[in-house]
Amino acid sequence: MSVSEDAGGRPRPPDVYAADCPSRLVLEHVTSRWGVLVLAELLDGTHRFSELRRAVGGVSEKMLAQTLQTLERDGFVHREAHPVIPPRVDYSLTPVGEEAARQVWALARWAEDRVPTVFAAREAYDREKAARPRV
Amino acid sequence: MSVSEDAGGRPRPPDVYAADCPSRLVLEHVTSRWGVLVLAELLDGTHRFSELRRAVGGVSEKMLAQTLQTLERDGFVHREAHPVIPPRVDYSLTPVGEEAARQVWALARWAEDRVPTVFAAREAYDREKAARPRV
DNA sequence: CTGTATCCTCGTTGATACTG
DNA sequence: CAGTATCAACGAGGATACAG
Repeated sequence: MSVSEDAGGRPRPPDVYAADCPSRLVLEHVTSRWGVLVLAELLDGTHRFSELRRAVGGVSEKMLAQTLQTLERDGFVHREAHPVIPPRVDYSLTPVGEEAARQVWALARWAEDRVPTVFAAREAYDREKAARPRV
Repeated sequence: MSVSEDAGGRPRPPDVYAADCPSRLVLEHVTSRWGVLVLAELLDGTHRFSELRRAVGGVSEKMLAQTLQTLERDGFVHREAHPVIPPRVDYSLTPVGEEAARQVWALARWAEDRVPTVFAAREAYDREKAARPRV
């Protein structure tokens, strides 16, 4: 059965594929481009918005804010806004967030260990393809 | 230091952010939308193209082929084409691929366990936001 | 400082049609 | 059966400007 249609054959929005795999709805946030890096950084302790911006190189304000809001909504990140001027907002991991951070960090570590292997595989594959383009 | 520029200040292509985090180059394939599902399915044993197409609901031929090629190139999946008519191609996990599959599967399981918690957090967040739109 | 709003580009995806 | 080619649409993401 296709995910693109329900029993009645009506089309579904593309992103509802995840309905068949609820874990993806959680995973896609913690494994997102900036989610991983933010979680990893917060594993180190509480950080301000601008600290995270610097620590996570290359992230735009928009994407950092969006990522933090998503993680906060999911209950992974705790946001504490201090009513001072200039504004100061501290971000930290919740218990569940720390769990998430450790999980993705472990996966990242595993991936990092396999980087040489994977890159070697890619080169071998590309070499093979170049040698016999049509087989 | 921003990832968007190198030491000389020249702009870099957007996706080169990953250069600072090589593990992402591996992660983005195994944690991709269809990559997770394909790996999970192959954890079950060897499958043909059309079997995978059915098993992984909602995937288009194009994306399945693309996903399999990527995973093969990375050395996670072994592709065996039988020279028969009609064509028959078997896909299976390599040892490294099985490692990858187990890793992401473990993460998926963890995520699945947390789904109720996360969804509750989202509802609470949304309720809070609806109650005080501007604070 | 900590965001929000807008515009705009670019990549990814899906549908469709076609080939070996 | 197992893909490849092409096209169109969509959405994520970045740049910029501005607000609280």
